Amino acid sequence: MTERIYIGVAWPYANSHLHMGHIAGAYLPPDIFARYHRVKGNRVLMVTGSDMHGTPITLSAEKEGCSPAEVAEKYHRSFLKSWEGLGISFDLFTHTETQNHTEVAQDVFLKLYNQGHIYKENVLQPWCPACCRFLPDRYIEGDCPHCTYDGARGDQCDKCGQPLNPADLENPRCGLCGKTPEFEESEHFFLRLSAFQDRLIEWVKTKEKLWRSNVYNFTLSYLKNGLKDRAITRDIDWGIPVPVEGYPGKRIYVWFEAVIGYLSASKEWAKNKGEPDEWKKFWQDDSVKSYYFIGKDNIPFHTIIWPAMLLGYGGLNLPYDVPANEYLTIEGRKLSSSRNWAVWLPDYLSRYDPDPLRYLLSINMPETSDTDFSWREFVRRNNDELVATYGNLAQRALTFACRHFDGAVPHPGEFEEVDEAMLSKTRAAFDNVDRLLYRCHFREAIRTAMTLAGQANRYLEEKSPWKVIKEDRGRAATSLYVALSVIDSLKTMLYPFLPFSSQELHHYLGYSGKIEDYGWKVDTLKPGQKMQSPRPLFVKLDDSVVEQETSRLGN
RNA sequence: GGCAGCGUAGCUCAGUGGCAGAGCAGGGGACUCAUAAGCCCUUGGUCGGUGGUUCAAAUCCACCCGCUGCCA
Repeated sequence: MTERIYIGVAWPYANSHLHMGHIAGAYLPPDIFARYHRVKGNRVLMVTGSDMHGTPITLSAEKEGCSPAEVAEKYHRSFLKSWEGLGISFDLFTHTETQNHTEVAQDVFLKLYNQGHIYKENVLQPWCPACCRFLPDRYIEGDCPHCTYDGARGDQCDKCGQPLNPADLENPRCGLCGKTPEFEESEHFFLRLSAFQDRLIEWVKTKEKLWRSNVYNFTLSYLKNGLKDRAITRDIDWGIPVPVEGYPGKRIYVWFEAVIGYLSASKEWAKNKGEPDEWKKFWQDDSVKSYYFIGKDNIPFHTIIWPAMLLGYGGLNLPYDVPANEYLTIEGRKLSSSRNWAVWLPDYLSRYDPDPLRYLLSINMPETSDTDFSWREFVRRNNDELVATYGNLAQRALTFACRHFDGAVPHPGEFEEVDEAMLSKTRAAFDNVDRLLYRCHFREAIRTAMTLAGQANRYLEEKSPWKVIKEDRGRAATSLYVALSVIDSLKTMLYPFLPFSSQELHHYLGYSGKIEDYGWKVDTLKPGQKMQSPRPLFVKLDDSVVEQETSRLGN
């Protein structure tokens, strides 16, 4: 039965390039999931885009002496290149500076406002008389009241890690001009989150069996601690204007507006298709399953705030599952952009192929706990597993068949017990991978496929067609057919993880067209099918890569 | 200080009540279709510590030690 799957993906801040942590945490998993469903013939809509608003972007812009829009566009272009290079297959990757997003965000804001889910209240805000502007929390510096560090900011102290309010700072200074700010009253809009608490708890409890335990437990304890209403506007001029008369200097706060992007991007996708109502099939039909792929830092926005907004808005699907990932560490240490303790994707893609990275991040995915990325492990897994186990399996079987069977899939004779056993292991692995992918157990799924590749190598060793062919061409043909059939299935099972090499292998095996259109099929290799002479699927990496790449870190 | 997670072979990790596992690294061997790849055999562990529950604990409970993250 054909299913409809909506896949929302975390909105990357357009203020730096993408790094491995982003990919392992939020971008590779949904791509694997989307490819899996597409190859199975299901209807998938996977969207997200650059988050162009928010303080980090304004900060970078002022540092680089250009406009926030210029900074955001620069990194947006970088993202698009990265998706293409790594094969992250969004149906739409847009951004939050579109007319469409502004309209949709304002519509959601207004509807919630008109229904009483948003209200107004006065708060004290720091105001710089010299710059003539209200200052966001991060724009205020001062002395930390806890550790006396003199570079603490209005949201937290970077030295001792204490979270702060702007009013807590001693000797507060404007982060832009250094003058002393004043505190003035300002009227802001608040989302009445507290009103949704009971409905959310009830809803979340239905997810106990389905959600990953870290997501479920975190959300439930957050809810049980009590929800506080949150301000959803700011006194800044970069962002989406408040759609209510009389607030020209206010913008909708980024965490409220960005999640609306899930809806606005779906509408944009439908318009681009020329079927402007098509988004409704993914949002208003409650048989659709909506998945949101994010990093663990984003959990409350997707399991509490966005669902509350959707409940308030009405008529739209709530998240079905939110498979949040944990963090990736680099060479055993916490990732840090500012200290350049990170592996940047554009940098990686300029030197290496996409599939080896997709492989490592899949088989070592931080699904249930933090995992570590190291270049030694990258080179080892590439050489020992991709090249030696899987790539070499394909290479030895394909070249042998090409050389001795006239470049075509050999016609098998009668299967012996070992042959049947190999084929039945393949079908079992195929079903297991299917089930695991369906449940978003990516790491176990790819391990299952790789185990099968190992079994296929042992099978070939046992059958030794290169010996047998000297006396019994028929038996050699049978074992080679079986091996090729396993490889054919491996190609499909691994396609969601390794789309580039699977597509190549698809052609070597004699198919034309895209593997995605061919479908999720096992046991369908046709004897006599003309093959292409293969080239190695993966390149072996020299050990010196480890030293070279590790030395780039932290500079 | 509170909450959560982690601690298993030299390394990376799996295993959550039933004889301690995989891959890599180390040692030995047979083969040659394949990217000197693949295959077979093998060395290696008081499962962080102490107590408890149980016929049986790496697994459940309590406390402790160490590391990490989030929050105050």
